[in-house]
Amino acid sequence: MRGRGRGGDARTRILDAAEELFAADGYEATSTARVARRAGVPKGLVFHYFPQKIDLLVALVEERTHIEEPGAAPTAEDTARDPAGALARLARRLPLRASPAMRRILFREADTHRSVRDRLHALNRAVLHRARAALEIALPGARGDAARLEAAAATFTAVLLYQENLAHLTGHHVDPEAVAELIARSLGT
Amino acid sequence: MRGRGRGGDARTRILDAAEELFAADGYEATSTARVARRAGVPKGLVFHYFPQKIDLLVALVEERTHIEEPGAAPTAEDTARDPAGALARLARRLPLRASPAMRRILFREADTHRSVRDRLHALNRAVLHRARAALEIALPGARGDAARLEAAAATFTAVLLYQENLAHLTGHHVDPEAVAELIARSLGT
Amino acid sequence: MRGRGRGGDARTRILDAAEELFAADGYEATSTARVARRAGVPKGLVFHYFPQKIDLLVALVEERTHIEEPGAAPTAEDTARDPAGALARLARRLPLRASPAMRRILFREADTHRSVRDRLHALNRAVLHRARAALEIALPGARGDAARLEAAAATFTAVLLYQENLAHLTGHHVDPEAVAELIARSLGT
Amino acid sequence: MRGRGRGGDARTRILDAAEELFAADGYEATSTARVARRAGVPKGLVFHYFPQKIDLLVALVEERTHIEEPGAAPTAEDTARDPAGALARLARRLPLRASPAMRRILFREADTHRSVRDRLHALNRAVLHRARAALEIALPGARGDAARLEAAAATFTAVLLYQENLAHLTGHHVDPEAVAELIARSLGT
DNA sequence: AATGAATGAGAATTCATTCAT
DNA sequence: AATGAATGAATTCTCATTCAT
Repeated sequence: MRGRGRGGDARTRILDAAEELFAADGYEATSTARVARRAGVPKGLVFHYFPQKIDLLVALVEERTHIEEPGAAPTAEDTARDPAGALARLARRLPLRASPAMRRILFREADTHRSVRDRLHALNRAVLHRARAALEIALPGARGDAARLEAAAATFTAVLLYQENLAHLTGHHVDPEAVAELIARSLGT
Repeated sequence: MRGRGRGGDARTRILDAAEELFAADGYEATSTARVARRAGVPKGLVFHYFPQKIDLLVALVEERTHIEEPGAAPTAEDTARDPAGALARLARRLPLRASPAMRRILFREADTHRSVRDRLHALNRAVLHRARAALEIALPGARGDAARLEAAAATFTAVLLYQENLAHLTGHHVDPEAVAELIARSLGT
Repeated sequence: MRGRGRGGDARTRILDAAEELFAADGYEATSTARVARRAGVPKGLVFHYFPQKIDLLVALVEERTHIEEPGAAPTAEDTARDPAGALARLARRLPLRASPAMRRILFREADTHRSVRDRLHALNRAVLHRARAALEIALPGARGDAARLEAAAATFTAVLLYQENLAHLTGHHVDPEAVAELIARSLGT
Repeated sequence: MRGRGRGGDARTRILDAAEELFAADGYEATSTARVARRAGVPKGLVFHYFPQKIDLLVALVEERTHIEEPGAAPTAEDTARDPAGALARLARRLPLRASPAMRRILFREADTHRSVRDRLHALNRAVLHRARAALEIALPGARGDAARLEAAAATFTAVLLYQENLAHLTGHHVDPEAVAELIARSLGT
C-alpha cells in the first residue's frame, strides 16, 4: 500500500500511457515524450521512475501479465460427459491476466527485450500444460496416441492464446470454442 | 525483365539488406544508414531508389511476397482416399512465395503500413480459400456442417501460415501435418 | 568544534564522497546524485547542506586544504652545514595539509571556481616564500645573485608542490630530495 | 589533399572551435552545441564528423599534437663551451608542435580519455630523452653521477613542458633558461 | 546514376534544483 | 534535519531527408 496518493498515481499513469501507446503503435514508434504527455506528467518524471525507456516495457510485462495458478482442476466427472465443454471452459479461464493491450504488446515486442520473450514462452508453456491436462482427463481414450494428443493441445493453445492477434493480423476470427469441439470430435471414441 | 547492370544490382542489394535488417530488428529500429551500409552503397543512393524509408517496406512487400495462382486443383479422386494427405499436400504447396524473413516482416510490421496489412489479409484469404476447397473435396461428408468445416479451415490456415512465427514466439513448434491428420479425423465419417 | 550527531555525520560523509569523486572523475563529471549515493544520504540532503553544487567544491577547498603557519624557522646553524638537507627537510614539512585527493582537486579544478584558484595561488606563494627563506639561510653566499636564487626557489616549489600531479601526468616521478641536492650544489660556493 | 573547400573547412572549423573551448572551459563544461555555434555549423554536422563527443578530443590530440623527430643533435663542440646554452636551445626547440591551447588541453584532460594520457606520456618521454642527451653531451664530467643527471633532466623536462600550466596554476612563472643555467652550474665541474 | 556533406527536428537521457511533507 | 518525488532546461546523439556536384 503506497498511501502517498499522487506519487503512486504518477507511476501508474505513466504505465497506463505506455501500455496504450505501445499496444497501438509499437515500442519503437512510441517516444517517451508522448508517454509523458499522455500520462500528464513532465518528461523528466518518466525517467525518474524508469531510467531507461526499455524499463517501461519490462515493468509492463512484469507487473501487468500474470500467469495464474491453476484453480481446481477439472474432475473426471466434469469432463467425461462433455469433452468439448471442458476445453471451452479452459478457454474461458485462460490463466493469463493481461489486458488485450498487454497481449498485443507481449506478442509484438517479443523480440524487443529478452524479458518479453521469456514471459511469452512461460505463458505458452502454462497454457499448453493445462490444455494437455484437460484433454487427458476429458478424453481418456485418447491416451493411446500421445502424438495426436500433443498436436491437439498445441493447436488449441495456439488458437486460444493468439486468437486476438490472429484476428487482428488476418482479418479473420477463429473461434476457440469451435476448435474445442473439433478437437473433441477428433480425439473422441 | 529489367536492364540490370550496376543500378539494378544496387537496388537489389538495398532490398536484400532491408529484408535482412527489418526481419532481424524491425522496421522502426532499422535506420536507412544501416541499410545502406549493409548493402554497400552510399547513403544517398537508398533515397534515389526509395525516396521515403517506408518505400523500402512497401517495395519488399510488393516485390517479394507473391501469392501464387493455384495450380491444378486436387481432384476428387486424388483426395477421396486420403483426406489428411490432401491437406498435407496443401501444406507443402503453400501459395506464398516469400522467404522466412519476409514472413516475419509481414507478420511483425502489419501495423506499420497499410500495404503490409493488406497483403497479409489477402494472403490469409487465399490460403483459407484453398484450405476450404481442399476440405470440401476431401471430405464430402462434412458438407453438412458448414460451421465445423469453417473452423477446420481457419485452424489449418492459422497453423499453416503462422507456424514459423508461432514457433518463434512460443518456443514450441506445431506440426501442420499432424494438424492435418487431426482435422481429417474430426471431419471424417 | 561543531555539535556533531547525525547532522554533522551526514555533512562529513557528503564531503568525503565529493572529495573522492571530484578527485577521481573531476567536478563537472560528478553528479550531485552520485555524491549523495556514495555518501549514503538522500539526494535532498546534499542541497540542504550545500545549496549549490559549487558549494561542495568551495567547502572542500576551504575546509580541507590548510596552509600551515611555518613552525620554528630553520636557524642558520641548522642549515649551514647541510644546505641540501635544509631543503629536503622543507620538502618533508610541506605546509599544505591536504590529502592527495584534495591536491588533485586543487590542481585540476583551478579553473572551475575562483576560490580554488585563489587557494592554489596562496599555497604556491606560501611554499615559494618558505623555499626562498630556506635557501637564503642555507646559502648565504648565494645572496649575491637574486635572480638565480629566485629561479632555484621557483623550481623547487614547482617540483615540491606538483610532484604527485607531475608523476600522475607524466608517468615519471621527480624526487624532490634529488632536486634539493641539485640546487644546493648549484648555489653553493 | 581534400580539394573540396567547404567540406574540409567545416571539419577544421569544428576542431578549431573545440580546441578553443576545451582549453578555456574544459572538455566536460563544453557542450557540443557550443562547439557547433562557435564553428558556425549546424549541430548535426559535429556528429557527422565526430560521432561521439569524445572523438573531438581524440581527434584534437591525434591531429594537433605532434612530437617532432629530433633534428640534428647538438654536437660536442656546440655545447662544450656553453652547457647552459645547449639546454636553453633545447628549450627553444621543444619537440612538441602544439598550440598553447592544445598544451592546456593535454594537461587538463589527461584523465578524460586514455588517448590523451598516452600522448602526454609519450611527449614527456621524448622531451626527457632529449634533455638527457643534451646534458650528457654538454656536461661530460657529469657522467659519473647518473642519479644527479637524471634528476636534472627530469627537473628541466618538467619546467620546460609544464611552464605554461605552472604559470597559469600558480600565478608565477618559472623561466626555463634560468633553470638551464642553474642546472649547468650544478653539474659543471 | 552516384556520392557524401549538410541539415534540423526530435529522440533518449541527465541533472541541478525545488518543494511538500 | 530528512526525504524523495517532481520539474524542465540542457545535453548527447540519431536519423530521415535534401542537395550540390
